[in-house]
Amino acid sequence: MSDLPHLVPVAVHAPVHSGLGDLLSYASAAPLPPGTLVRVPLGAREVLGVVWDGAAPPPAAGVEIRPIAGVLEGLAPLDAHWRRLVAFTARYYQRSLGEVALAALPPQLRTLSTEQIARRLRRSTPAPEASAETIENVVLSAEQESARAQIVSEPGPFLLFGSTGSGKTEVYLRCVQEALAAAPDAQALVMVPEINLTPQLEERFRARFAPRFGAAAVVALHSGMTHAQRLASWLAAHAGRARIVLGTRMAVFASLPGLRLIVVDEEHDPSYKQQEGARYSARDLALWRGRAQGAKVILGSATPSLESWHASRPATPEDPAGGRYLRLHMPSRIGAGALPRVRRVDMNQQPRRSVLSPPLLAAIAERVARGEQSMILLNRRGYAPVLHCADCDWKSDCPHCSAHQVFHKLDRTLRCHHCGTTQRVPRACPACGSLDIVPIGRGTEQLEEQLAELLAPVLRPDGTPARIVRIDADSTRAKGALQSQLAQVHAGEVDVLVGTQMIAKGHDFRRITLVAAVQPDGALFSSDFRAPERLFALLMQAAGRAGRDAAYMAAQGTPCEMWVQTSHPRHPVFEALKRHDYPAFAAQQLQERAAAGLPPFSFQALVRADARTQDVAQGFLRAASEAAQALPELAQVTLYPPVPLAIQRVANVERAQMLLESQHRTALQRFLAAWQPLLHATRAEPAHKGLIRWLIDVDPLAI
DNA sequence: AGCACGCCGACT
DNA sequence: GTCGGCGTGCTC
Repeated sequence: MSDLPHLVPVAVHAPVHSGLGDLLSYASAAPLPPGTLVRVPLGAREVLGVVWDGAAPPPAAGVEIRPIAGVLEGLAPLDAHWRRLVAFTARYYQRSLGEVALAALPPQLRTLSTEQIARRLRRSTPAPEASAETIENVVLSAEQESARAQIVSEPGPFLLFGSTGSGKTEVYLRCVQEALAAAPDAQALVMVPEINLTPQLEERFRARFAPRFGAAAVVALHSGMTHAQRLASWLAAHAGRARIVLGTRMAVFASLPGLRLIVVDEEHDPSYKQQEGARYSARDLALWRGRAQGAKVILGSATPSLESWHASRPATPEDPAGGRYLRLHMPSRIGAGALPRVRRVDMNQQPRRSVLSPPLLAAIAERVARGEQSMILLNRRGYAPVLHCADCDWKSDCPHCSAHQVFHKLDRTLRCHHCGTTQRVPRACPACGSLDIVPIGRGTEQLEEQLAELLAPVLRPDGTPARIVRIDADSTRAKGALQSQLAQVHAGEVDVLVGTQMIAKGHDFRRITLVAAVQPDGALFSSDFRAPERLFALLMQAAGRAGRDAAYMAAQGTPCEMWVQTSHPRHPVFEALKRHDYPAFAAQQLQERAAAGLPPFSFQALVRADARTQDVAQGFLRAASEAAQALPELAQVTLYPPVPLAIQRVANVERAQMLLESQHRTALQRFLAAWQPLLHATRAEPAHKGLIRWLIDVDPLAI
C-alpha cells in the first residue's frame, strides 16, 4: 500500500452495540486533518464519516484496511470546538462518538453525493457585505440596561430571570448585537424550545439585523425545515456567512466557528431534552459548549428550572460561594398591564360534576359581553379520557397498551394517545351489549361543546353570539392550521379560546383579559417529583398571556384575571401563583428536594428495558444490577430495583426501568462508563434473548 | 445503524 | 412454485 501511506481514524454512524469501536481506520493517499468530512466504505455501503483526532486505532485481527472513498472538498474541517462538544456528548450520554457526530450533521450530507454537495456549495450566496447601516435601538428600561451591562462585563453564565412581558427578547437582541460587533467573524446562537416559536423570533431578529448584516446573516435550524433548507442553513453557519443561528435543541450542535454568545430562551422547557437516540439536554450542552468555546451563555425564563435557579443562588454568609451562574432579575413588565389577579375557585364548594364553576362561567360571560377575550386551559385532548359501561364496568382500554382509549366525539373514534390505535366508537358495550355507555371525565372537545351551550344566551357588544375556538394537537394537525387559528384570535374573531398547554406558550395575544385553568389538580399529587414545577411554570406562563397590552387594558378599565379551579386552593403551588412569587415557590420546592435528596441535590440516570414480557425486561435489569456489584465504581452510586414504567405496556411492549442516583455527577459518570460494557455483555447472554432494546437516560426529566 | 444472508408462511 | 416476514451476523 505504498500509494496509501496514511492511516486515518474516522467516526461513522454505528451504535455502541454494533461491536465496532468508536473509530475505524482507513487508508489515505494524503494525511487528512481532523474534522475533514469523508465518504468511506463500510461493509456493502459507502457512508459519511468524520476524520477524528489522534492516531488511527489498530483494526481487529483479520480486518483488512480499506481506502477512503472520497473527501468532501470545499468544506472546511469541523473545528476542534465542535469535535470536543461531540466527544463530550457521546461520553456523557453513553453513546458512540460516530452516532453523535453523524446525528449532529444535516441529513443531506449523508445522502447526497460528493458532487451534489459541491454543487450546493457553489450555489450558496457569498457572505453579504456588512453595511455601515446603524442598528435602530430601542431604549432599554433600567432593569434591561442593568442586565445588559452585567452580561457585557461579567463572564457568566447568566440566568435572566424576567417575568413574562419584561422584555427578555430585547435584552437578547442587544447582547447579540454587542457580541457581533466584537469581531467581524463573531456568531451567536439563539435557541427556543418549540418550532412554533421560531418564525416570530426569526422575524424579529431579521428586522433588527438584516439592514446591517444582510438578510442571509440570520438563519434558522430546526426539524420542521426541509432537508435542503437545513443543509443551506448549516453550510452558512459552518462557513461563517450566517452570523445568527436561531433554532431548537438540535441547533446546539451547529458548526459555529465564531461562536461568541449562546441564548437559551425558556430554559426550563422540557423540550430541550432529546427523548430518543442520545438523550441530551440542549440547555446543559449549551452551558458546556459556552465554557469550552469561550462564548457567553444566557439562560432566560420567567420560571427557571430548579436546577438553574439553584445554580444561580446568590452568595450568603452560610454559602459564601453561591451558585456558578449569575442571576439577573427583571421583575417589571414593559408596555404590559399589571400581572393578572389570581382567583382560586374551591371546587369543594361548587356543584358536583360541573366543568366550569358558576362564578368562572359568569366571569367569562362578562368578558364576552364586553368584547374581551378569554383563554381556557385544559390539558387533555379529546372529548373524554375514557368510555365506561354502567352495567358491566367495561372501560375503553387500549388492546395494546396499559392505558385507556380516549373518546373523540367529533370523528366518533376511540383513540389511544400512546400507540395511535383508532377505532369507531361502539354503539353498545362490546362486553355486555348494554347501551348505557358513557364518557367519564372531560377533554377540550367537551369543554368547547359545553361552553358553546352555556354561552349561547350571551351576546357580544355588537349583538352577535360568542365565538369559541379550540386549539390542540387535533385541531392543528393540518399544515398551517395553527397559524390560521392564531390569526383568528389576533384578529379578534374569537371570544373564547379553549386549548391544551400548546396555547400557553409564547403566543402574544393582546386582548386576553381572562385566563383559566379548569383542571390542574392532577399534577399536584403525581408520582413525578417534577410535576409541581411543570405545573407552576405552565400556570405562570398562562397567566402571562393575560393583559399583555397596557394601552388596551387601560382603555378597557378592567383588571385582568387568572382563574384556577381546584379542590386544593391552599396548596403551595397556588399560594405562590397567587402572589406571582416564583422565588417563594422555588424555595419551598428546593427545600423538599434537599430533604428527599432529589435533583439538583443529587444526580440521576435511568436504565430502561423493553421486552415482550415484564419478566424479561426486569430480568435483564436485575442481571445488569448483579453484574454491577463487582464494580468498585458502584461505591458512591445507589442502584434501585427495577420497576415497571407508569404506563407499563405501549404497543404490546412491556417496559421496565431502574433508577441510579449519586451525590456526585462524576461518580455517576464513572460508574456508567464502567458499567456499559457489562450491560452489553448481559444483553448478549442467552437468558435475555427476548429483550427488544435497552437504553440509558442520563439526567432524566421523568422517572 | 444499515445491509446481506437465511429460513418459514400466504399469494400472483 | 415465488414474495416477504424479521432473526443473526458483520462492517475498518
